[in-house]
Amino acid sequence: MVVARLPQYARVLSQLLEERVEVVNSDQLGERLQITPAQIRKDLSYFGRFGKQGRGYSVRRLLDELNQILGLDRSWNVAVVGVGRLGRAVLSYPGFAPAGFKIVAAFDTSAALVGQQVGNLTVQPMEELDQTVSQHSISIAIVAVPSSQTQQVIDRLVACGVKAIVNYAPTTPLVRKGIRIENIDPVLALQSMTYYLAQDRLWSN
Amino acid sequence: MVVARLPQYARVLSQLLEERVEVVNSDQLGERLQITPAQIRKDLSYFGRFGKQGRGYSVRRLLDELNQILGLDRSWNVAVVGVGRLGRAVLSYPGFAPAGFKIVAAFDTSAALVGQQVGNLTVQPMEELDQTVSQHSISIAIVAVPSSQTQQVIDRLVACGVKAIVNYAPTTPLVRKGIRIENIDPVLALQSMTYYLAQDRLWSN
DNA sequence: GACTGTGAAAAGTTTCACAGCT
DNA sequence: AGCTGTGAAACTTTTCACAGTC
Repeated sequence: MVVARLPQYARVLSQLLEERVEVVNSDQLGERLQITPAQIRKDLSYFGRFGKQGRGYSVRRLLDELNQILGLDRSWNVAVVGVGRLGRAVLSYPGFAPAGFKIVAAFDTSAALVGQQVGNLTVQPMEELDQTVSQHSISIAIVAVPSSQTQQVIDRLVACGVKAIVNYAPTTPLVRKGIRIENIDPVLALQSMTYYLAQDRLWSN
Repeated sequence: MVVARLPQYARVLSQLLEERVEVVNSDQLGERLQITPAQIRKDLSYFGRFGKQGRGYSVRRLLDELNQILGLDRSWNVAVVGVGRLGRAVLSYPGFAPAGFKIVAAFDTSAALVGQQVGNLTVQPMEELDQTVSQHSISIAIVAVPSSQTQQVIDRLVACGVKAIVNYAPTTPLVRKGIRIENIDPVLALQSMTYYLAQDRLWSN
């Protein structure tokens, strides 16, 4: 079972809920997400039997179940480290809060930035990391610092007890087992696509 | 063979080249990328025999080969559609140009933004899309428009001959076979991680 | 001696196809 | 009749382990 698909299901179900749709079947979900219905049924059956044969799935019920499975039935405090161009874009991205991710602290190493107000947060020095992480029970951090600093910043975060990290630098940091890390790099995404563009490889999907 | 790993190899090799390292073996590459050496050898062997038994891989040679395989031995013109907060962040991201991705045009539907100068580009109206795409041989676009507009914008791009799209909206657009699309959604990334954080699932890596 | 390249085995993922419930 | 849930089959990806080359 591939975890990355579950949040997609949850997202579509949220949309359906807003559209006042009460019941959905695996064909309809599959069409919206470009995933085969069999795949969807298999994924869901891994966690339980949420559907009704002959009918489909209750949108509300399935969404609740998925939110519970994904740990989205609560809100998560998040710290952002690095308040440069990218960090600011992250801080001002309006998509996190509605999904239950509250950015409660922003850090930077640069003395010039510390103390500055960014949105409704004051940029804190790295020295305050440990304290703030404890205080707000932060287990997720978003790192948007230059590649050269990424590894040390992440080591610092892990030492403070952060368990999951989204890294925006074009580098692959090393973390000990048990720490989740997701690297988001638009250049890598583009470079995978040029593979298909390069030499008549478009037919392959 | 998983294409997404190849750009990672290319990236590390570029770094090694800068570090004046001339030869590298699969163990060393694997350590940097947290990928097993066997995996790396298997991936590379899919395209040819680039290594020397008993020695390893010539950094320069392997990088050249990978760049060729990935279509990175040339530069690509890219259009950005959507010049809101996110689009501006994309336009000002300094990582694209050095990787050979030149952003040569910016579009927006909003009349208020059209004509504005953003960086060294003038925001163009969607009407000019077809012409500009042809003129600059654009086959890659980055889409940063609201979810509600994403599908129609992408349909428009595909109609103009764009073959690869990076989408930043939290939605799954439908594209016909043969069109490459990558969705970048930090919220989905976070939501996959909370799955592991949620109920003592940290042991699983 | 040290490493690659690669068949073969193992593990993981997706699809098929249908029994069985509503 | 219309759908889910699920074993079994098919396919894909990863790991193993070692022959072969430098």
